[in-house]
Amino acid sequence: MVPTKATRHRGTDTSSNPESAVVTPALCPHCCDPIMCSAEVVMATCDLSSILTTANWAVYQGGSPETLLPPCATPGQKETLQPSAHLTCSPGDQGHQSWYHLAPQYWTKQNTLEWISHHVEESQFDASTLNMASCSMDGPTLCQMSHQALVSIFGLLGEQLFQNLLELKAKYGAYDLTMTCDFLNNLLDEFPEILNVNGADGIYDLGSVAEHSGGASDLNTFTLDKPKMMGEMTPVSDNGYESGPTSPDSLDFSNAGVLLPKVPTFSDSGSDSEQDLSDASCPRTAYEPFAADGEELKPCKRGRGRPRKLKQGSEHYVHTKRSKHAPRGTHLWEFIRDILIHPEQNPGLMKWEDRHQGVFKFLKSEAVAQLWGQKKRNTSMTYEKLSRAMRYYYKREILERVDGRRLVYKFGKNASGWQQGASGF
DNA sequence: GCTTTGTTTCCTGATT
DNA sequence: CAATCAGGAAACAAAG
Repeated sequence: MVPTKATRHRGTDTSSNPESAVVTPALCPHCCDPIMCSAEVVMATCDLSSILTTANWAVYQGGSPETLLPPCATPGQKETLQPSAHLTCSPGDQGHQSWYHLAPQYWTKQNTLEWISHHVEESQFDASTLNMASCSMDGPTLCQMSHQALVSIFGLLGEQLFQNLLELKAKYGAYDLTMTCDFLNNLLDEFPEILNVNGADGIYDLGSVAEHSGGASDLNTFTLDKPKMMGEMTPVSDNGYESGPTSPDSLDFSNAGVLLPKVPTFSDSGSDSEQDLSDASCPRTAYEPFAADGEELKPCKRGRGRPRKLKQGSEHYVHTKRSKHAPRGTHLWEFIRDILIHPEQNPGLMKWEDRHQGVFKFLKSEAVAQLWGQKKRNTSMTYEKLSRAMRYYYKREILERVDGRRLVYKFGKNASGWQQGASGF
């Protein structure tokens, strides 16, 4: 007699992993500084791993800055935690970009922290000696710092930071300026009328921007009214702008904080073709389950597996370079973990069943799936799909099965950072 | 350009 | 009966 799947696969309730490291966060001597913003206080009171966790959490806010703020951030602080609103053509510019994908001039505070953390780890520097309040600066501020200033703040690490900063400035400086000018030229070619906007409402002056050649760092001053720009460029579908600054990834409008109202949906964000893509690439459509000529609408059974994405040239092809996949380092299990260790961010979505054992439960499974989909800019994410991805973690021992309990999972030995104390929470 | 990785999508069938 | 679980299959895109 062949055992059922349930009997074959259930009953693996192993104990939690004892080898998981527990890191005690080093308190910052400035943690009680009343002047610091609350978000900075959080960062300042944690060690660098905590900073990374906090920074990673900020990444998850991509789609919904209103609902996923850091624990203590007020709406007015949002822009300090989000990617810059500046018009750039920085290489690989996306919604949240790692510091190494952006010119330092465009770094957010988060990028700066990630950069510092990278160097701390690389050089095995003792982070507990750092004044974390001083780490909280955005790219433009960082770029203005002298060698002496960096050394005075970071000590020996400051030397390394300064050298790397010089390299990064050199690497991105000319490129950014060229790219930005190219973009503006293309933009003006496509939308000559946009120049008429200049002066009409006083929002921006592309003419003068195009003529501006004061160096890459000066481009930081070209803060545009992004929703307007997006609105202007929304009709563009085929000219390549989608991978440029009009992309919701390159100009993450939803992350622009107080500068603009929230862009509530993916579909209204111009070239964000995710919504369109999900429609156009909808398997039901792509597979044409019904007769195209309408003579006899017979349902057609869909093949197994994921439908093949339509290639360029197909009438259903939607131009996009956008990936639905998370960048490496932002995995589903980490997303889940961070919901659990930041319950105040999304109360009621998930809960610990057994914190010590790493057992947790989905309270609002579809809501979590939607949140995950929001992060991945995938509006069609469901708990069913999410749970499939979760089940793949069993094999990799990132998760362990919990028998007979619906919506309950357990972190496995290859999951890290969920243990109490490991992330400073 | 190929391979690997981490999903995403859809499916069938079983269980709760 | 609906929701969920389990896992096969195929596709996709970033990264190596």
